[in-house]
Order: sequence, then structure tokens, then C-alpha cells
Amino acid sequence: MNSRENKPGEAAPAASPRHRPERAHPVTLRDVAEAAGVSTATVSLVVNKKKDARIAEETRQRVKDAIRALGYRPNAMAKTLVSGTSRFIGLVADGVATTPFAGQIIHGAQDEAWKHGYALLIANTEGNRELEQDAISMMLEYKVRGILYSTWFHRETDIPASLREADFVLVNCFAAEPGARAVVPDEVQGGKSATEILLRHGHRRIAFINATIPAPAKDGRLLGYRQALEEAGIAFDPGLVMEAYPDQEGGYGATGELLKRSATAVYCYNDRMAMGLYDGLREHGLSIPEDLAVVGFDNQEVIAAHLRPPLSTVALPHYELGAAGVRMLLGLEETAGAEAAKIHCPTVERNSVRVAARAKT
Amino acid sequence: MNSRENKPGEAAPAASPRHRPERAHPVTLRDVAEAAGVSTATVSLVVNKKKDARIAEETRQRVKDAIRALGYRPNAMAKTLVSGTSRFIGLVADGVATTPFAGQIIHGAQDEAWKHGYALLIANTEGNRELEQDAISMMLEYKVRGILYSTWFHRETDIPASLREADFVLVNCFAAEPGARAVVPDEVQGGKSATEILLRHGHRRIAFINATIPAPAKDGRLLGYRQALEEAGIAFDPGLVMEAYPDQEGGYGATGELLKRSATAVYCYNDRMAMGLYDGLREHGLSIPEDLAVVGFDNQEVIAAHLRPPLSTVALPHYELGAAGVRMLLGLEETAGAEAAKIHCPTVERNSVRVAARAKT
DNA sequence: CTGAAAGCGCTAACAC
DNA sequence: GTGTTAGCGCTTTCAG
Repeated sequence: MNSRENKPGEAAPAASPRHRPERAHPVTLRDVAEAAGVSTATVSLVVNKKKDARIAEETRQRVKDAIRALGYRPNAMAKTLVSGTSRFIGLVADGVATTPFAGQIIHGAQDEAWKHGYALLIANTEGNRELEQDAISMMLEYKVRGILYSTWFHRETDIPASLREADFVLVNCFAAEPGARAVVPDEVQGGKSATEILLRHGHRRIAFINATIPAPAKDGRLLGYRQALEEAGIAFDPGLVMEAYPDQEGGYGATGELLKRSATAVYCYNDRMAMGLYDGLREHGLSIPEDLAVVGFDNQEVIAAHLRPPLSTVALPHYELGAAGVRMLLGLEETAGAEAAKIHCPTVERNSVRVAARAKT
Repeated sequence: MNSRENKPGEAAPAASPRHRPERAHPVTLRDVAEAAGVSTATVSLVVNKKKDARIAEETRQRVKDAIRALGYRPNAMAKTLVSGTSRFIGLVADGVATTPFAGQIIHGAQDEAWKHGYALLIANTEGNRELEQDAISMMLEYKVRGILYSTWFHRETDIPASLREADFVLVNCFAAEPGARAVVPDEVQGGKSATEILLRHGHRRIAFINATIPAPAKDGRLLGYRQALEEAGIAFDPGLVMEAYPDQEGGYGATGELLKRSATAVYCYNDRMAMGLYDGLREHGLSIPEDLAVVGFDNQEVIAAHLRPPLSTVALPHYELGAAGVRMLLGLEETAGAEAAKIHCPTVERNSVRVAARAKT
């Protein structure tokens, strides 16, 4: 049935100009063995650089030459078949590839996986349950070393049944059930850090525009704010916290309310709100940071770094989440207790906070 | 060395609370065959739903039951080993996972690949030649169906030698050498569309702030601008085109120059410049679109959709690039001539252009 | 030091 | 309709 025309041994001089180099690379271990006049076992040993196996230097060289001459490539599938587990790590995401900054989860996972000799197999499920199921099945069938199950924003999730057939860790999400390994951003510390930037610059009346929609981030960032105030010996004033939809329009819309509070600084739930707030403040003829200092959250590069003035904020450690997820999967990171591991959210200072405006109330 | 304690055969009632379900799933085709009292060939046939093979309904059912009962999963590696080529498509990127919006290339490729039964194997090389080499080797060893070689911004590239060992297509980049399949955005059409938005609203004196750095986008977008003017019967005025660094600061900095040109509308090389320009214009007390209409390019969601007013722009079709790349690789898309396929850049109208300001020069 | 041979799990002829 | 069998390319004892 096979209708290849090249007489074996002939170099097949550039058959079709483009398209598949379909000469099907039939160069196998055996071919190399024959060419070098040794057995396949020997070739296997030199290919895998087994330290213990003592091969005559002369033989080794002969094999290496043959490999080069024939353009041999090991067949990873055969290798995996024998060993039983591949060098793949699966990453199923409900939308990280879609959303701007969370692509960093992929990036971090990929770098870390690579570092340990693993390749990333990704599947974007866009939240589609069925697709997700298929993706996990596929990964299982390809004998992945384990699966990273990630979400594009920090939230609780349930664990698809088939996921349990593999070694897995949740990334940027967590499950109610104890024992499921997970890594998430440390929202509380982040909120605390954000507030502390302001505190450090002498502000005492600091407003917080929180999100309206429930999420671990909403609770955590508020808690961090309160902790920071408390440690600074400032009483928590509920009147200083507002809520708005967490995007530019929400931030813009909150301007009026905010100004009634006569705060000297404001900490926004995220950078997008801060961006809207910038516009609102400008319309009121107010300038940042002189009239009001502002800090955001997320460190959404395109926005934060290029607002005028550039926005001080706290970064969501997406890259680290991906990397830590891989490390945890591979058992390189200690799994502390039953809790999800919390990744530190670093502070990024720019110019939207400088001197305390009319500080000291 | 292995110190697992479960007696084999026992259901292992939640042995270790977390970590690997290391029961190594040794359920093979043969196991199913034995359980169902048929041969492996029969099981293989029902698993792969071969239409032609006529299997007694009763037998088929018995096999299915056995499969379910044992929790059988086919081993994709073994399957691939037999067939010679996997259901993988490799995607090597120099930074798409890193950059905000270009992650859409991954997304589009993944969706399209999945649609045809392929999974995506990705590798982010961050421009590192060596890493790139390793990534390609790995993909070759895993017998990928083909490789998508992509760049995070549209540019010329050279083709790594090992890439030729596979079936490949360039995505968002192109090679000097003819015959290499490639898919890129249609910059000229994009530039033309951007200009036409303005034209359609009655503007005749349209400025263009181009980028300072050389790129296909720089040339293409300018050409499109000129074509649009020409078709509208407007003479090209070199005095109306400026150049600036293509980011917020660049756009902001170009404000002064722009205002000297007394244009009624401006088309910016990208959304980031437009964002900076918004700030500049505002400082001059000018409003958009009344005093000046503006359009951008890229449709960088976080920015364009949420500026005040929301920015009209032309989208870079990243998702489509990824999808078209896969289609081309699979031979589903006709490769027209030796040229790279050009993907249409759709127009996204928002409110930064409305009525012609002081139109008619 | 190197070769022979037995599989890894599955598919595809080809019998029966 | 269903079973037998010969590999796919590689690793790995076990002999020699």
C-alpha cells in the first residue's frame, strides 16, 4: 500500500518544492546501529549518555558519526511507550490565553517546566465543560506527568472528576475540598502592601474603592487594607470604603463620591478603576499625586506604566503562579499544610503617589 | 526502593491524602479484552468506532462495559508509535505568551487545532536561539504534525534549519525566501480602513502619526493611508505625516507638532500612541472628537475600549492569524502564490470619531 | 564492552 | 464476526 518512490538509499533530491518534507524520516535506532556496525543497544546507550555503561571511545565516536550522517532523531513516542510516562505537563486554562495579562501563567509554567525537561501541552477551554473534559482526557491519554488546572482570575473552583486520574495542582484557583494542592496570589498581603505605599508617604485618610462583585480578591484586598491601617494605628473608617464595578467606567463613576470623603489618597481595587479615576479627577481639575495620591492593583502593564503620571500599584504574580504550580506538581516545593500556597504580590512604585498632599488630617 | 503500601487489588481507600494517584493505571487493551472475553483486535475496533468493521451489537456492548468497569484509557503514545505521526501541532513563539494581546495567536491556533483533532504543544523561546533549537527538536521528536513558528509582532524572520525537518508555517512573520508558507496581517488594508473611517465622517485634512521604528507595519500602514486618500481624491501632503515612538509617551509628545498642522483628524500608528495623544490634547483643552477626531490601530482592548471617549481603531487579527496558520498547515487553506497570506484587519468603531469637526478645509 | 531478545500498548493484515 | 500475529522504535536485562 505504501507508495513511496525513492529507492532507499538515494538522497531524494528535493522532491516537492514546498509542503511536507514527507520523506518520513525513517531513520531509526536500528539504521544507526547498522551504519555503525554495532547493536541497537549500544546506540541507545550512547544516545542517552548513560554514565555507567562503559562504551569504547572508538565505538562511541563511530556511533556519533553515524547519527550525524543519517540525521537521526530519537522517537519520543517509542521512548515514552517504554517508560510509561511522558515529559509533558498539561495546562488546562479557562481563558488565560484570552485575557491580556494572565498569559503570564502560561509563560511561567512553560519556563519552569522546560527547566526541568518538560514540555507544556496546553488547552484553552473557555469555560466549556465538555471541551475541558476532552482536553483532560487527551492529556491523560498522552500520559502527561501531571496537570495544571488554572483559571484566569482568582476564584474557587470545583475539580472535574477526570482530573483526579492525574497528578494535578490548581493554579490561581482553589477547591473547597482539603488536600487538593493549589497556588493562589496572596490578596491580603497585596492589599496590605498597596495601603502601605500610601501610609509610607504620610497619608492617613486613605479611601478604598473596592469591587462590587464578590471574589477572593474583594475580601482579601479589603482585609489587607484594614490590617495595614491597624498596624499604623489608624482606626478603620467604613465611610472611606466605597464600591464600584471594577473597570474604567466604574472608577470614573466613583469620582464624585470619592471627593466627598476628603481623603488625601485612594487605593483602587484594580488598575482599570484607577485609569477611570484619573479621567474623573482630571475633569475636576485635580492633579495626581498633588491633590490626591492613587495606587492601583494588578500591574496591568499597558495601563499602569503609561498613565500620566505612571501608576503605583501591586502586581498580580501570574508568572510566579505558573512557575510555582509546576514546582509543586513536580514535588519541588513544599506543600505547606492543607491550605493553598499563597504567592507574594510585589509592589511596583511609580509616580502616582509622591509627597503627602494635604496630609495630616 | 518504592515504598508504597497498598496491597495491589485493594481499592486503596484514600491512601495518601494528596499527591499522585500512582496506581499507574495499568489497564491496557489486553486487560479489557480478557475481561470482555474477546481479542484485543476486537476491543481496538470498538474503541476506534471503525464503521466498516462489523461487530455484533452484543459483543460491542460487552466490550464497552468492560471499558467502563476497568476505567480503561487508550495510550496515545502506543497509538502514535504505530501510526508514525501524532495529533500534535507545535507552536513556537518568541513571546506571544508574554505580550498582552498576542496571546490570541495561541488562542486561535488552539481552537482551530482542536477543531481538527489536534492538540497544541507550545514553547515560548523569548527570542533565545538555543532554547528555540531545543524546542523544535523536542517537537520533532514527538512527531508533531507540523510547526507554527510565530513572532509577537509582525516582522521578517529567518528560518531555523531544523524547522525545515517539519511541515511548518510562519505566523505573524515571513521569510525572504520564497516558498515558505506564511500568514501575516494585512497592514495596508488596515491602514486604509483606518483612514477611511475618518474620510467617511467627512474629514479631509487627516494627519498620520507613524512609528519611528522600521517594520512592515510602518510601511504598510502608511501605504494604506496614502491609498485611501488617493481613492478619495485627496492629494497626499507629506507635511501631515509625523513620526514618534510608538507608545503612550510618543503620542503625548507628538501633540504639539500635530496641533501646528491644523488637521481635523488624526490616525495614530497604534492605540498606545492614541492614548498618549488623548492626554496631550486634554492638556490643550481640546476635546475628542469635537476638536479632533482620532483613530488608532491594534484594538488593544484594555486601552481602546475604555478611553474616554472609547477609541475607534482597526484590529490586529491575532486570533485569526493563529487559526489560519493551523488551517494552512493542515492544507485546508489554499496557499495563494508565493506571497504570505494576508489576513484582514477589521475596523472597530467607537466614539473617538463622530461628526466632522471643522471639516472641509 | 557489546549483542540478542523480550516486551511497552496498540493497529492492521490476514486467517478462520 | 472475531482471533492471531507481526511489528511501530526504543530500553533493558541477561549472556557472552
